[in-house]
Amino acid sequence: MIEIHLFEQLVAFASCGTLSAAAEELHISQPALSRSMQRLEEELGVQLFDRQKSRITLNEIGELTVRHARNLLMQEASMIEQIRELDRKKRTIFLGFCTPVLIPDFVSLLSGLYEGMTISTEVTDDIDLVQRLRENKYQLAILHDKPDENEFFSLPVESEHLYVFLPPAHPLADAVGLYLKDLDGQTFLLYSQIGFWDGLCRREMPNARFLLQQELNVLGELIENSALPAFTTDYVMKRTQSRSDRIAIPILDEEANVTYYCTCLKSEKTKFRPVFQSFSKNSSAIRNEQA
Amino acid sequence: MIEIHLFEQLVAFASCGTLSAAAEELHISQPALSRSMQRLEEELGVQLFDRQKSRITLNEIGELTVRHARNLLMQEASMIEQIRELDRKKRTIFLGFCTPVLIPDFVSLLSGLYEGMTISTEVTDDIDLVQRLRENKYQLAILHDKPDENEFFSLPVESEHLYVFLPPAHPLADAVGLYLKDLDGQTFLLYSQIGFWDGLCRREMPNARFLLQQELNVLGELIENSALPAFTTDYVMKRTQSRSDRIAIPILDEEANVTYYCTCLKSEKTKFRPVFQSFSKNSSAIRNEQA
DNA sequence: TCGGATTACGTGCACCGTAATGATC
DNA sequence: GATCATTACGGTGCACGTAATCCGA
Repeated sequence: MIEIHLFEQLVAFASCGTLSAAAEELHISQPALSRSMQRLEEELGVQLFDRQKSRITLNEIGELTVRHARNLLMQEASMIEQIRELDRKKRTIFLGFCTPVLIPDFVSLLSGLYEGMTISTEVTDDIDLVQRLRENKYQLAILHDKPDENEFFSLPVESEHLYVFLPPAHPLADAVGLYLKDLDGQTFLLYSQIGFWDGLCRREMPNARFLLQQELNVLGELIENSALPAFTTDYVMKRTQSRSDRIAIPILDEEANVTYYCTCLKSEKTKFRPVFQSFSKNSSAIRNEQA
Repeated sequence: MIEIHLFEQLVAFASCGTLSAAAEELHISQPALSRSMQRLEEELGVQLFDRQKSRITLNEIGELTVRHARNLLMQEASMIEQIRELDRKKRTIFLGFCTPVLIPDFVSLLSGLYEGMTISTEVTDDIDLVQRLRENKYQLAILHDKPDENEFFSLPVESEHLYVFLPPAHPLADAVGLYLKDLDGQTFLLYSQIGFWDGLCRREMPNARFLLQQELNVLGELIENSALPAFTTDYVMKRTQSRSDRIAIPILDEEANVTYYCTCLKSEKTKFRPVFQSFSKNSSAIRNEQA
């Protein structure tokens, strides 16, 4: 076996043309490189260079060896890359969400349960989520529904209800409950990453205008400093303290009630038992549904 | 870059199952191997092993790494093999002969002219010889004829004449010359590697029997110790002293006269100039033909 | 108690860099 | 004189082996 650094040095020489230049590139002394090349020839048992007194050049076999060496070095680099990549994958739990709202809670939950693991999250629609669960690109996904397929294990973990968030001066501010159609035609502040709620709002309020906001804190500022109606949910309100004096009025449409299902491949169920357990402990309603 | 001996040691461990066994196989101490594996993990930045107190085993990534490593080691070994093989080829002159008789003289000639080169010889028929010259599997070939193709350079280098080698008591022993057909029906000793002469003999003496001999010295013994007629040539007689009292009678058939042509690709002509020159110096007859 | 892995420790040598030499332009 | 390769030489880091330790069957 010939150590790979000798081939590396050979390739450096081939690229640079002289031992001196290559030695500099390799951050070693010229004599060291000279000896390395002598050793490489010795270990191969083959002449790689034509040596004039003050000049050294690759001969035909040397050129061939350089081509082979370049190939070998690429091979090794790619191999190391693949190994590290697999390792990274093994140390990461990939999560898919149908809504961004749940991400923080899930990340902190999983970080606690699987110490040292990286938690990677993405938001996309249910169809993609199911597909990528199947391909094992996600280990867990948070869906709107239990998927039909038998290959998945699913557990309801959270529910969320939609509210309209009105300033006290708004004409509807004293309503006990509202249907979305009652709000049609108005202009709303809306979080752009709200996910599936977005579709519901546009369907039930075809004449409303939505001022989409990319940044949550910008949205918060606008809610505080404008009279524009906005939307929120019980889940969001429970976890954020609003500094505004707005009034939250529940939406009465049936679709304004959502249950989220944490889902994984059945084959991975045991691996994520701690996750599911943490939810069945916290909610008796969910425990009932599980049974 | 990770040195290849670390991968080699990893593979040895994978084959042996324990560090101790692998260390023995590698002829290093157990602690040395233990440290090497720690270092491999460190350089990869990846855990390869599950470590119990008194037991170490490959984990999933370790197994993957072993597969990759085996592959890399094969790659390197094959690469080194190819380099050495090309080197060997570059240090060898491959010669093809239509007759084995000329081999010793050519080998000694070329050994003298190209010091350090290995001379490799084969005997086959003219068609193969020309084909392999073209493929550069032979650098030189000794043919019966100048090949027609323009891609070759050819020079007549030797001529050979066939004789029948009779014991003094043979009825035809006092002939001045003989045609092969005069000898038909008799039984002959014949050197099995005689090449093209063989075909001539069988064609002109369809009723003769030939006792083929593989070994030249066995043939010599039989010639000395039997009354069976045999064949020889002037070329052979010039170079061997026969201890027998046999009489050599020239064969008068036209095909019993052969001229040999030393042939190479035109592109290689300069490389073999010394060979061709040595023949044009030695033989004025050939010099005439060359002109 | 033995076999296996890791840690501790001292040592040798392999490889490095500096310096000197030789050679070419 | 400048550049480049090789040889000479002295120093050092590092990888090795031995020994000790720990652990489990």
